[in-house]
Amino acid sequence: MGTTKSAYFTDKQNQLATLAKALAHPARIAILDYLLKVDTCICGDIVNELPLAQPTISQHLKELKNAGLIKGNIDGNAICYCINEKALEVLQTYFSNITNKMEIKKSSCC
Amino acid sequence: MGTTKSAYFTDKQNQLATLAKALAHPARIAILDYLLKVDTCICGDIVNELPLAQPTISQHLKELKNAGLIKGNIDGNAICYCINEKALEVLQTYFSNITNKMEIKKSSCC
DNA sequence: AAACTATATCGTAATATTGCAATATAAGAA
DNA sequence: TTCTTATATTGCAATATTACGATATAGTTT
Repeated sequence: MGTTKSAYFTDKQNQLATLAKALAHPARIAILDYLLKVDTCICGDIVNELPLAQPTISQHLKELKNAGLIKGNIDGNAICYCINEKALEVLQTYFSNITNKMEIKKSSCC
Repeated sequence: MGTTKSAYFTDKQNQLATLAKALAHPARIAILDYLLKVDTCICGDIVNELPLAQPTISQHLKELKNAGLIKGNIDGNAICYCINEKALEVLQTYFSNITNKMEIKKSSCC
């Protein structure tokens, strides 16, 4: 008990849930927002951008990276993070498909 | 400790994180998928569609409803659930904006 | 009314997440 | 080499999530 029963669902459903889970925290949304705002990869100052302790941010970055939402390259002393387009395209496609379908059927009740 | 520090982030960041959290479980993705597949609102047979116990599904439906992703109307004995387009448009817009921005800047490193 | 059906709530065990102090690692600068 | 800077890891306390049996609620049928 307590564990998500991933085996009961499709790969696609698990993939989307994993990506959503990685975004299910405002600090991780804020990290994505920041990576988008600055116009290049960020080597260093993410910790100064957020009101959380360094180990906490490191942990959030790890989760984003594990989910494939960001990539990190070592650059000497620092680490250079940037957004992984491919993961975001998966999400964009999923939600576009849904809103398209909704548009077509024009909700028949509720 | 242990609690998300929502007050440190913007309303928009918290809103997106809340929506993402509601989708951060394959059962809830499966529920959305099912509501999309059948071409109308569903009054009744969600429990039979998923390999989880009835109280568990009821709980997942509640979370989707609290997040505003689905709407539920009482229909006699049953409850009629359907997708709330507005919440999904918020997500669709967010991810479309991101992929558009990524397209324009064409990642300068990583 | 009594039986049945559909859904929600309660209570609880197992597990996961969040946040951070302390500490470790590793590269660059002095 | 020693100092500094940047990031990761460990360990732990607080809290949240997941799953479900038991039970409650409420409408429908007989």
